[in-house]
Amino acid sequence: MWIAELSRRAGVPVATIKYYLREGLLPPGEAVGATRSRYDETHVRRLRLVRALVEVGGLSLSRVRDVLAEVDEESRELHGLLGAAHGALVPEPPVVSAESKERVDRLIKDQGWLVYEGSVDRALLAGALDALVGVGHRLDDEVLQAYAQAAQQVADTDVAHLPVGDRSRTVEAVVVVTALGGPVLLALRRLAQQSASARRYGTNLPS
Amino acid sequence: MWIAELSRRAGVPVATIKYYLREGLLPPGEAVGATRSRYDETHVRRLRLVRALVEVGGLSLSRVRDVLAEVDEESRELHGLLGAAHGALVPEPPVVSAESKERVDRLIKDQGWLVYEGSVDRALLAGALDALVGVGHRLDDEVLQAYAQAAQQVADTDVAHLPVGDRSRTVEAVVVVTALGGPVLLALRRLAQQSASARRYGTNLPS
DNA sequence: AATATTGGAGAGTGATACTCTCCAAAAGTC
DNA sequence: GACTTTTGGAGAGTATCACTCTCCAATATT
Repeated sequence: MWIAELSRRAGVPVATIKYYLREGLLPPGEAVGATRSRYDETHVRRLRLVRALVEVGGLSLSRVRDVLAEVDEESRELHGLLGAAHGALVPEPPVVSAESKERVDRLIKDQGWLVYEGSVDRALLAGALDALVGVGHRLDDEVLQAYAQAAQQVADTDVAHLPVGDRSRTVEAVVVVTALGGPVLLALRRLAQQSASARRYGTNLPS
Repeated sequence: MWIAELSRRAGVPVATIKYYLREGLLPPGEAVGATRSRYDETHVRRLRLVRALVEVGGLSLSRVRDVLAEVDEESRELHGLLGAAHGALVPEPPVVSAESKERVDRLIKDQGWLVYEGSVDRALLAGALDALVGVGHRLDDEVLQAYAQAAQQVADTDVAHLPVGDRSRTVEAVVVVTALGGPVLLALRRLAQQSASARRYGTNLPS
């Protein structure tokens, strides 16, 4: 298919596709003469993935580029794949307090989790806990543990449903489920909060 | 305290404080003469809240402005407060498919949740589910229900630990816990995913 | 022959979030 | 009381991001 059809199929303007090609977010089509290239289904898929990561997952284009590089990396084994994909998905870790760092280490130990010592998520979690303390709303251990247990249930389900076999399918699934499953989980949490609040304090329904 | 001390206490440059004052993200200090205003602890708190919502919560300044308006709204009762705070926190809802909309409605019904029909989170959730389908990774019902149950555990804990009494403290807590608790939950989920993957496919630890 | 589309590259745009410069008034310092 | 510093206020400038537009010559299509 030509670029115009790719544009229609993926719902992305031609100018934007050209921009993504320039930025290396979409591999070039098969060149057919000097001013013509042919695109295929993989381009449609890739384009939809980029748009979903940006619009729903809230990733920046440079984060998306890192993530795609991870998806396209052929030589990665299942072992360590998830950490690498996460590394591409998340932002730079902040500087954190020793207290929060220890609290995170203790939580991971208490939960019996097997986590690489240098995982950026340790720092990201500690940074978020620091921010909570900074605004005077420290999460107490009881709450934090409830979060950890809920997180583990979700994560176990995620990992259990990961497709195995085709390596690149697996990385893509990791990326998609982590990046787009996040908004799903947070929306569900807000809905459940509204419900819990309605039960406790009134119907919450418009009069 | 003068603006310089406020800047030191909150860790925000004077130029940025002036910008926030102009943009209405920070209430003006008490004017003392034509070129002098006095600031207090409430300004330090507010500034830290703004920075935390932006840096950790990932909110835009205009979203932060809406959230603060909600925090400062005196005339809101506990009933409906949470929905209003959520409305200020989340982005514009997308256009969604009928399938996903029905799926969300069914899930809410099955969970026995009490949610206002017009909650933006219904549309946001449906939009995220549509995005998953669009990239070929539909979440099956089993997974979605596991997410919903985990979300409910977290939400119940959240609501149970909300401070009651001072109304404005309560809204602030809703905002802080929702906006900053999100990153906490997502970081925990990634850590738990890493752990689950390590157990299943290898140690995931560096050799 | 006339019209339309393409790849490629560069320039332009609009939003966001600051950051810098300037000013005159006031406050603190010696 | 002269001098330096700080302040509030407003405007202009800057950096980044994610496009979007314009132009071109080479092809395709009609």
